[in-house]
Amino acid sequence: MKVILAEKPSVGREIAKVFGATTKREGYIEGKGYTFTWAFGHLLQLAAPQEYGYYGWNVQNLPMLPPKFKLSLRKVKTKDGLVDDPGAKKQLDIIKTLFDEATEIIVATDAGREGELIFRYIYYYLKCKKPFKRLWISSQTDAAIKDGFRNLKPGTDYDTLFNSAHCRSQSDWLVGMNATQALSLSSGTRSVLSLGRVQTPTLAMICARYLENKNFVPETFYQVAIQPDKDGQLFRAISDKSFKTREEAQAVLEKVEPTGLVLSVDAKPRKEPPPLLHDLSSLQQEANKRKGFTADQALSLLQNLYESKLVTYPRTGSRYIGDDVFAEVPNLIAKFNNHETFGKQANLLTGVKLNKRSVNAKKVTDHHAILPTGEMPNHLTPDLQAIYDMVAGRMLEAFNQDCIKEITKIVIQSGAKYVASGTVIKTAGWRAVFNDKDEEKKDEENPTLPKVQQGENLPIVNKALLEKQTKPKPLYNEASLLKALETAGKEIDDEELRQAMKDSGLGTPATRAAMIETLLKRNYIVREKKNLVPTVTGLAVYDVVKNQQIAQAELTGNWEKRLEEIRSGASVSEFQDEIKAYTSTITKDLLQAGKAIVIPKLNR
DNA sequence: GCAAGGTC
Repeated sequence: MKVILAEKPSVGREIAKVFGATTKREGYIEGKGYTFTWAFGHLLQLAAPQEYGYYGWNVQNLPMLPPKFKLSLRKVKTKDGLVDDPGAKKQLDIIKTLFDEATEIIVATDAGREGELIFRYIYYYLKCKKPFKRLWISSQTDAAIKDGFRNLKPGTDYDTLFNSAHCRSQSDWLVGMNATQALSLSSGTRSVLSLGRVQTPTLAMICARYLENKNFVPETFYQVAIQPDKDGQLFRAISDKSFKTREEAQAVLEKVEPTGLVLSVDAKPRKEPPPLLHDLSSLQQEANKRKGFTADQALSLLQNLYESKLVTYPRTGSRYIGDDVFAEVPNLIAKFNNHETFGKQANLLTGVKLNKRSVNAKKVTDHHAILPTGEMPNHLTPDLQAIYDMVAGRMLEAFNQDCIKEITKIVIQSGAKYVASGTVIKTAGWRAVFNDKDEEKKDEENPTLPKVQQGENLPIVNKALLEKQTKPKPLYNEASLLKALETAGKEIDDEELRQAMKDSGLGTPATRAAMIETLLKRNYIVREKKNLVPTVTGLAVYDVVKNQQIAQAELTGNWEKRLEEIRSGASVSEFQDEIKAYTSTITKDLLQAGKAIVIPKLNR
């Protein structure tokens, strides 16, 4: 009997369905000579320090460098502390029984580093010796699954991928556990001051932005505005220069003449392509902006929709789909033809050529972008409905036509030069789906500008001196933080470039929401309205570690580079030795530095 | 009491 092990039940069931296996058992499905079972993500993890004999939190133990790492069952928190996760235990027992009976194992965990680790940890923990082959697919359509089974790879092809995964896991343990204990112990506060490769750079970003914002000294500057009149239609134009002093601006204001000469009129159409389909992060950002949901809330609502089979797999980092999934999109759109809010747009997309911006098989990683499944929901709670509509609406946007705008710029001479700019949407295209206002800066803009000709003289009916102030970068909120994490704090607005940066981002789509919650739980940050603001504890920790490598996003980038080299065959022990050396150094540093930490009893 | 990774 061959046993197929998937990363999660949904995939196990999907594969079983393709094979036509229908006999449902507890924790697996049988049929056609195969058994289909699954994990629930990581069932096993690196064992806690006490399992290597490092009891309590003790400076004597530091740095903790276990000669050989052990695996232990996933834990859950209860009132009695951490205990084995009963669900994980039960499923692992089922997998053990099936592996014992198996002639061959087919590894169908997600096609990526962590998917490989999920399987190998199980395999080695159970001391299994059965031969295994690897299924490597990036979408779960029938065709992709069948094709994948015709092209099963030898299990050993992925040994180096496992090595890189195992290194990632061990390195995070070594640095995180040791740094956390070192700082907590030396601070003498008896509280947990956690540090880690992902959480500490994230905390640093929040603190740095907060301090930058708080210490920002606004500068006042002045502009002059005029209001020309074109056949009764007034519009506003602003001086093309800004002035440091009121006097300079006042002089310009006084030179405004009774009429203004139109020097140039520049009207050009601009195509605005539809947004890409949602991945988890972009959906969390939108949910935060539109509804004020936290990253954690958005994820759990989405998980609920996924378990109700209403949307595809949510923890994806890809905003693209492959051609196989695209082939199903017209049918999917047609399901919304009679939909109350989306019906009109769905009908408009029927039978027309769809925009293929979100179609690119090469950019589909472990999972494709989030789509509705085509299963129609009824009686969703308002929150679930809101998230569902964001997924369904985004599908209608993503395959829609470009939005065509006309951007007009009028330059007028009246003493000095003045500029009026306006944007008019000529063809709404994808923007018709939600009928949203353009988020781009619109404060200076006129919604519509009258038709004027170059060389025309227009009466100036009003003029004014404007006093303005420069503004600091805003504090992070969950949406802007999630966006910043994807590119490790570097600000990149170009959507395509951002996609390319994802491999060196901080954390993964699946873990970011939990990481923000960790920072809140540690009392490092608090939510103030929508903003994420550091506490005095957070700032004190930041102050101690800000110049350490562990607080730099680049640490992840450096590790990723090394891990990728390991995946292509480079030495494992060399990297491990470096990590151990770094662990010793940072532990020693923090045992000293932590003494300087000052955390008042009364926290903000 | 602690990391980051995955998932129900």
